[in-house]
Amino acid sequence: MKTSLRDLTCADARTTDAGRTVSLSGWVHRRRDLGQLIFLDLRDRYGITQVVVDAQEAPDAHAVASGVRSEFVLRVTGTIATRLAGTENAKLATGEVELRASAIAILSSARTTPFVINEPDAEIDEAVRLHYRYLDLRREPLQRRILARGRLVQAIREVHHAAGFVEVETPLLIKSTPEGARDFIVPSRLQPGNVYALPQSPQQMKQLLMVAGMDRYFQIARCFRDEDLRGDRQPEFTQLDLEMSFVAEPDVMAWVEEMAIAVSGAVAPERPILQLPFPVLTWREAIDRYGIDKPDLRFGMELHDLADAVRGAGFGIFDEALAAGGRVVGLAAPGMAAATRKEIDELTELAKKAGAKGLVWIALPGPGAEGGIRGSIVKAVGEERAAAIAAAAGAGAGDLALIVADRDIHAQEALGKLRVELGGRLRLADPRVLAYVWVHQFPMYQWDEENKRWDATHNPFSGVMAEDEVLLETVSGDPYRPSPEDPAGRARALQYDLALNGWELGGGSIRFHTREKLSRSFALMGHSPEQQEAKFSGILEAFEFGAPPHGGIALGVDRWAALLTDQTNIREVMAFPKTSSGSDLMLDAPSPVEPAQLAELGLALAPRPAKG
RNA sequence: GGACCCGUGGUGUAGCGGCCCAACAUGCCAGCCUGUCACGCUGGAGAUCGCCGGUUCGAAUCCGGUCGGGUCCGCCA
Repeated sequence: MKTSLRDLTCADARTTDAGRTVSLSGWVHRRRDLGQLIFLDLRDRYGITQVVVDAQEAPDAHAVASGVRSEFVLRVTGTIATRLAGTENAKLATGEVELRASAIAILSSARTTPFVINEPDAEIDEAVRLHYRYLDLRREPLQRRILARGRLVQAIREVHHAAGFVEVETPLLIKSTPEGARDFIVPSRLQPGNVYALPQSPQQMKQLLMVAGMDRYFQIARCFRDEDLRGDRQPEFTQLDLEMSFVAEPDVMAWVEEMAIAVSGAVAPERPILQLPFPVLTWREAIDRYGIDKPDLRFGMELHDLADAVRGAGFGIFDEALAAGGRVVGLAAPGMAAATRKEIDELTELAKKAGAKGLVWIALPGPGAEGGIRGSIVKAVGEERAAAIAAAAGAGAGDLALIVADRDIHAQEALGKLRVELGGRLRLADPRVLAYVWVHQFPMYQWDEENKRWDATHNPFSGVMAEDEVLLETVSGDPYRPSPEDPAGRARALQYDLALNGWELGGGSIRFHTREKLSRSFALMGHSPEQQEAKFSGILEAFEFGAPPHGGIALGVDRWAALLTDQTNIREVMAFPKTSSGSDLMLDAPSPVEPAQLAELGLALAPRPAKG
C-alpha cells in the first residue's frame, strides 16, 4: 500500500523484493542494540519488518537508531536484502528478508508508554487501558479484534446489499417513550422545556419504512439505553437492525440464518457451526430442556422431568411441589460422583442464588469406586429408589444427579443456571464451535402485578400466532381492564430469538400491522386511548394508510463480535467503551456543564442530594 | 438501589501488626557488545503502599468512611 511516506507496508517485503531500495514507515516495536549493529522491528497494522542498521554501512542512520526508543515513529529508507543463512525468522511473514537501512527519519518521538505495547499477553488494569485506549488499541489483541469487528460489519453490509436490502439511516434525536428502558434525554434549545430522546432501537422507524414501501431495510444502528451496565451491556451499543415486508416468521428466520452463516464464515472461517440448519426450539422446549431461553447447545447435560420417578417416594419436598402443580427436575453432572461436601455446598448455594429453595443430590459410584450410593435423600427414600431417580435424571455410574423442586419455571431456571455453571467448570463446551439456535413461540405477555397490566415479554409491537389471536381478550370484556386471569396470558408471540453459545444475540418478530390489532394489544398493556395517541400516534396513524404485513429482527453487533473473537466482554470489541459506571476514562465524560449552556437550554440542575 | 472482589515503583505481582524508609519480574536510564529477533552482560534510578480518618508504643498490613475499577442481583419493552 504505497503512499508518499512509504513504498511497502511492514508486512509486504519478500525475497522477490531483494535489491529494491524502498522506504518503510511505522512504529518501533522492539529495538535490539548490539553496539555496532542495531536491529529495529518496525511495526504497522499489517505486520513487522526487521530493519538492520550497520555502523560501517550507514554511520548517520546508526547514530539516529542509537537514540531511537520503543514506539517512536520512523521512516526508514534502505535496501531489501535476503537474510543471512540461518538468521531467518519463521515467526514473521517478512522473516526471510530485512531492510538494510541507509537513512532513518524520526517522524515522532514517544514518551515511555504507561504499559508495554509489544507484549500481547500482559494483563493491565482496565482503568489504565481505558485511559490510554489509543495505546491499548495499538496492542495486538485489541487491534486484531477491532479488525475482526470491521470484517463483521463489512460482511453484514455486503450480504444485505447483495440480497436487495436498502440501507437507511434513521434519526438519533427522536421522541421519548416511557416504555421499557430509561431514555437518554437531549434538551431542545429551540423549544426550551422540551426534550428529544436517543433511540433505544429504531423500532418504530423501521416499521414506518415498511409502510413507506421500502420492502427490505437494514441498518447498522447505534442504540442507547440508560440502564446499569454489565460485561455484555454498554449505554450505547450497536445493532444490526432489519425489517422485511410480506413475510412470515420462516422468511425472516431463513434470511437471518443464511446471513449469519455467511457472516460467520467471513469473520471466523475456522470455527465450525454446530448444526445446520440452525436448531429451532419453542420457548417451552428451551425452558424444559435447558432451563433458559438462550441455551448453550455446545453440550448436552439436559434437564429431565422427574415427576414420575419421585412420585410416592415418600420425600416430602417433592410430593409438596408436585401437589402444588410444581415441578421436580434434575440433571446429571458427568463424572462428578466424587464431589466433595464443599463442592456440593457451593452448588447448593448457587442454586439458591438462582431462586431454588434447595438442592437434592445423588451420587452414583463409578466403577472401582469405594462405597455405595450417596446423597441427601438416600436415607429417606432408600438406595434403590434413589438410584432410580438419579437414573431418570440421566445419571450413570460415576455421575452426580442434581435435583430441584419448585413452582413451574423456577425449578428449571435454577437448574438451568447450574447447568451453565457446571458446563463451564467441566469444560463441556468446545470453545471453537458456534452453536446458533432459534427459540420461538414466547409468551406474548406477562402480568405486571405492580401496575395491574399485561407487559410485553419482548417487544410490544410483536404480533401473536394466528391461532392465539382469539386469546387477546379480557375476562372483564373490556380490553382496557386487564386482569391476571385473562386468556391473553396464554397467547404466544410471533417472536423469535437467536442465541449463540448461551448468549442472546438478538430477537425479532412479525408485527401487528393493523391499527386495530396493535391498539388492542396496547390496551392489554395498560395504555388508554389517550396515552396511545400521545405515545404512538405516528405508527398507529401510519397503519391507517395501507401497511404491509412485516417483520424483522435486531442482532447485537457487539455481542456477535465478542462471541466470534472468543471474548466474554463487549468492551473488548469496542474501540472506545465506557466503564461500568458509564465513564469514558479517556475523554473524562460525563463532565460538568457551563452555566451559560444550561441557561441557553432553559435548564437548572438540582443540587446533588447529600449522601448520609 | 443492593452484595462481593480489587487498588503497593511505569506495568504485573509478593508482603497481610515490628524482620519493610517495602521484595520479585518486566519496563526505564547508563555503559559494553557486528547477526539479534522476549538479544545478552554490568551498573543505576524509580513507591510518603488510591485518598481521609481511627485503633495501636508501632499500620502497606486491623477498623470506618470515601474515590476509582471489576463481577453479580435488581434493572435492561
